[in-house]
Amino acid sequence: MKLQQLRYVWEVARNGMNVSAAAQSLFTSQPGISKQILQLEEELGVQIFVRNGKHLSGLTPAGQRILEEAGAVLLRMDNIRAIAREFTDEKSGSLSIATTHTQSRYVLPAIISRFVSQYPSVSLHMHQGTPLQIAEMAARGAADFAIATESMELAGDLIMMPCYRWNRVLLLPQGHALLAVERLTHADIARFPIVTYVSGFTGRAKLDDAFRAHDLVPHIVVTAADADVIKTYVRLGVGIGIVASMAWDATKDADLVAVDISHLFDFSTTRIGFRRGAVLRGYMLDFIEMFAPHLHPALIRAAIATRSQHELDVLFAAVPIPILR
Amino acid sequence: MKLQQLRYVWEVARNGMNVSAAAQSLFTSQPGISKQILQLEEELGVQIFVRNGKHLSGLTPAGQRILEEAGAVLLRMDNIRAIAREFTDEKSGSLSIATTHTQSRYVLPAIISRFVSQYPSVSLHMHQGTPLQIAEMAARGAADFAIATESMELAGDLIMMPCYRWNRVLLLPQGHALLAVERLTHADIARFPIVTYVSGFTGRAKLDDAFRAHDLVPHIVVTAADADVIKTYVRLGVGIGIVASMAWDATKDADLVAVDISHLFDFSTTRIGFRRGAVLRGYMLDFIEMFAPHLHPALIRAAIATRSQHELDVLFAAVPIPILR
DNA sequence: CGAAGTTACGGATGCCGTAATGATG
DNA sequence: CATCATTACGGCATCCGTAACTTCG
Repeated sequence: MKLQQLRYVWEVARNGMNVSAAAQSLFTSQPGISKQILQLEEELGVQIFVRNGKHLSGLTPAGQRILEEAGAVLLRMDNIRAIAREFTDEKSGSLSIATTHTQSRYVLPAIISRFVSQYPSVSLHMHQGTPLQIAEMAARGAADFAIATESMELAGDLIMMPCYRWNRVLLLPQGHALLAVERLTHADIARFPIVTYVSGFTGRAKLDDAFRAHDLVPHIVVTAADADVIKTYVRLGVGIGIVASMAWDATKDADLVAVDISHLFDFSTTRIGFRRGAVLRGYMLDFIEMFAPHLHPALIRAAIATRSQHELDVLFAAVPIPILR
Repeated sequence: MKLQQLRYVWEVARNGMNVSAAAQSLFTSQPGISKQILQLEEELGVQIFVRNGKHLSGLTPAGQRILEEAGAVLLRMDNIRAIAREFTDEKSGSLSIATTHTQSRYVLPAIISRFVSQYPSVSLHMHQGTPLQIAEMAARGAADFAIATESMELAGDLIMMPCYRWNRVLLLPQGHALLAVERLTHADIARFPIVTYVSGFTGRAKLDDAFRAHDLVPHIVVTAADADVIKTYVRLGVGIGIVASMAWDATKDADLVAVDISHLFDFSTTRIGFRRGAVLRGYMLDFIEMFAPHLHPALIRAAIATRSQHELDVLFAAVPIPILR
């Protein structure tokens, strides 16, 4: 049983049981993978993949369990490498962050610039994606961190830690009728066409919840995955915008008026997460602390020590989470 | 980075940083190990072992952390093999039990005989040792199970499950003066020379505690690791014996009188334990259930799912533990 | 000087990539 | 017929064991 074989099995499974695709993503030949997998199956005396003639179509029950263990092995191997680098080049390495547009455009730039000046030898990789893609990248180790607001619950083997809470602003063109209203209500807003996030992004769920709770059906005319697109349509006069407060820039967006509407919606919490069991480099701890100063290393270690989602919740129930803006 | 290298590092560390000993225990040459370890250290760019000239004298901090991860990798590799065998030969494999004299002599024979008749193709290995040795064997994977009564707390990465509770009997020669006493007290017993277990074995601690709680200093004249030796000295008239109740056999020990003294001492709990994270074969679950019928597979799975000693304690707080005899 | 670890070297295993073959839909 | 997995085969790395060397107590 060799490590390569486990890596091959893992990668084939990751690529939907496609050996050719796995070969490409590992920069090796397809027969090589095929052979090693056959060899492993022979050594173990067990089929890992279900074969339809010559096509791999799924995992056997044994294969599923073996795959889990193989994943654990590969994670540990990465950990060994990370530990070694930590003791040689404590200031260099790579940091790969998977996140959404909102974070990478509005929140992270300030943090990243501090980070790169402190760790010039760390090569940084930012991956943008949907919250689901983000969680998945972190879970399989393709990214060190996932940063997002929504749908992180599904990721059972991620440790997600709350970073900050935020709410929404209403974006209005200059002179809009709603500017005359003293204290906005859900009903006021629902009277106008709305431009906001697509569902699954940037706290969209809580927005829908609030209207539903007031028996209102908002008229949402345009949805986008990012605030830049939303602003564009607001500027075109298509509707009024609802975006995360951190997406409004007082100088760059001076042609629009932002009205705080945090009294109308529940606060959303943005979280940072990493794979349970993964070793965090020193600069990774530092990055987290730059991003969320209340997450000091001792607290992160406590979070790592938790063994279930429940314990994690209990731990952070006692920690006050800052509000952004 | 190769698996062999991790295995070599692990085995060298296990053998007190002795490469030659590790080579012997792995049935390979010493230069081979030396070279692979050097190679691994070079690849990682980190010293794993501290060297005094040409002698290995300890682990570097990096080495300690790498060793932990290496242990996890090796465990997972074993798990993969176990899973594979489970799906091919569900009835064959090996079962290695580390336990104390008391268990292997008095309690296990009945269980083992049922087990071997049900699983004739499972090769059974019994290792006898002190409770400490036993825990250590299970913790490093040299034994599948540890079964013992004492000092299992130190083994943080073992899952220990309570099997049964038991107490002590007083072994007296025929016609001994104490036979006339209606309901024995600690003081009655402390008046005579005592033959019992050495400390660290078979609930000896609770015995000492009980006397201490009554401000008595028992006169212990002979201590032994097993009841057979204790009985021998009782027969010689050296003193009165205190042994676990399951160590008294009504027919074989008919020349001695056993008096129940469970009202004088706290019950001790015998536990079975295995390495956290290890995969249990089907026959292993069966073995546990034969030994402790209340530990049915669902409960064992629940125990495996716990992630801390505390959770484990909570789980079993709700389970009634049978009393033996 | 003995025990223990590292370096040197030759033989054999086995991994990988290219090319050809066999299945599948 | 196109895609995909397996078989065949040759070059090359590398792993292992024996032997010689070095270093420490």
